[in-house]
Amino acid sequence: MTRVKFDREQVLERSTELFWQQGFHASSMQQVFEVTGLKPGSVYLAFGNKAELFKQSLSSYAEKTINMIEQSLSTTDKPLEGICNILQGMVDESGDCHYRCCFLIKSQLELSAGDEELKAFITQQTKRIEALYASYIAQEYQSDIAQQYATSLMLHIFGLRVYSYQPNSQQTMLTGLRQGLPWLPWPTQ
Amino acid sequence: MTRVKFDREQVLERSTELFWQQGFHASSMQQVFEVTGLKPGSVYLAFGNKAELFKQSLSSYAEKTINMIEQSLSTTDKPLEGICNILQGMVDESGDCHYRCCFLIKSQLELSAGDEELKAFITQQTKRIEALYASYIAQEYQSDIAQQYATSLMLHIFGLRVYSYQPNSQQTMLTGLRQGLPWLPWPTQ
DNA sequence: GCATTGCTTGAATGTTCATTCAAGTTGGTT
DNA sequence: AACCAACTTGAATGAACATTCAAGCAATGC
Repeated sequence: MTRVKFDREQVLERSTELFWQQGFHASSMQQVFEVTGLKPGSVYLAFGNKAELFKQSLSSYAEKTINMIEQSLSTTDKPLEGICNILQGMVDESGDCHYRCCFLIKSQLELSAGDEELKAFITQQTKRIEALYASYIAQEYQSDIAQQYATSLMLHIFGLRVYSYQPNSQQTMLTGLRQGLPWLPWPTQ
Repeated sequence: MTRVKFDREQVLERSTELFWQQGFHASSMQQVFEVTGLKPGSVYLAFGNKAELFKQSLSSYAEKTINMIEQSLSTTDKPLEGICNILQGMVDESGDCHYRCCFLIKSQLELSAGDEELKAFITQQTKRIEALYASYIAQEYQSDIAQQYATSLMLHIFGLRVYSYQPNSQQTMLTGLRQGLPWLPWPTQ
């Protein structure tokens, strides 16, 4: 047996970067071989084909994203402030000239005309995220109100991810977020 | 001279449909020939190449979209109710099993890693739309408040376009819109 | 020390892609 | 009637694409 196997995590990370940046259809397997350093046969043996590799990249991204939210909100006794921080972080990202939006959202829009299974997988992940936010909001508000707030929050997050393509819009977006999410404990001024 | 020329408007309409549904990279020129009924040479003579045809499709879509908003809001003396109607229309669209999002948004996300000119063109169109909304909101609110409301409205529209991929979410989204845009004259109950 | 197993290798496959262009057609002009 | 200009036609081009597979190699089991 050849014991020298590649690091699956790292390969998925690099494929994710590629697919996230360029999208599924604009990324070629040639590019996958380049960024991962693997040869065709290895990739196909390990991941099946392009679509499968994409799905696993997306799945790995979703897991990481959910873990990060969980991490941010569980380590504080003021979860609503944690949400403000997460939103502020997203606003900051939009200043990056290599702004990438969110891999789940990009994939949802790019591939929704095709693969039903993938489509369902993505909506499932965003539902998980909404439920996660709802559970933390429910620490401060009554449960049915918390659910409404969580939906409103998701609308703002999705909106933010798209609005971020406008250059130099951070301040504008922050004002918009305060406007639409007045129930969050925004820093004064 | 061959007087029998194709209808440029119709060709753009059909290419728009194709690109809108499948995206730029997932659409082939072969498919363009099929949906338009034109032969390769005609398309290339009339539109240059795939990227140019795409840009013209997008441009034609943007113009139509802006005209529709203008049409909706200029023909009433209650522009804020017109905005509610437009939002309601977008929510209704999400019930369609062939939901297509918005061509501008899809293209922004798909092509953001590439063509800078196209990217700038799209942000320019969304800015035009925001300004259009702002001008009508300014009929009811003070101008700087109107601008803030317009930004908040755009965040909700973008969010809505993405959230719509969740099946059967119309009621949830409507509640979210009322929540985040309380300054609009929503129908009672 | 030899066979086997599990993975890597990279050239080869056949398809699909965007694009071109020489030849054809048609209506207007003279 | 002859010509020309404007447009159409569709086969041809070569590049890029995803994927395959026979051959190679290294570590383990015997």
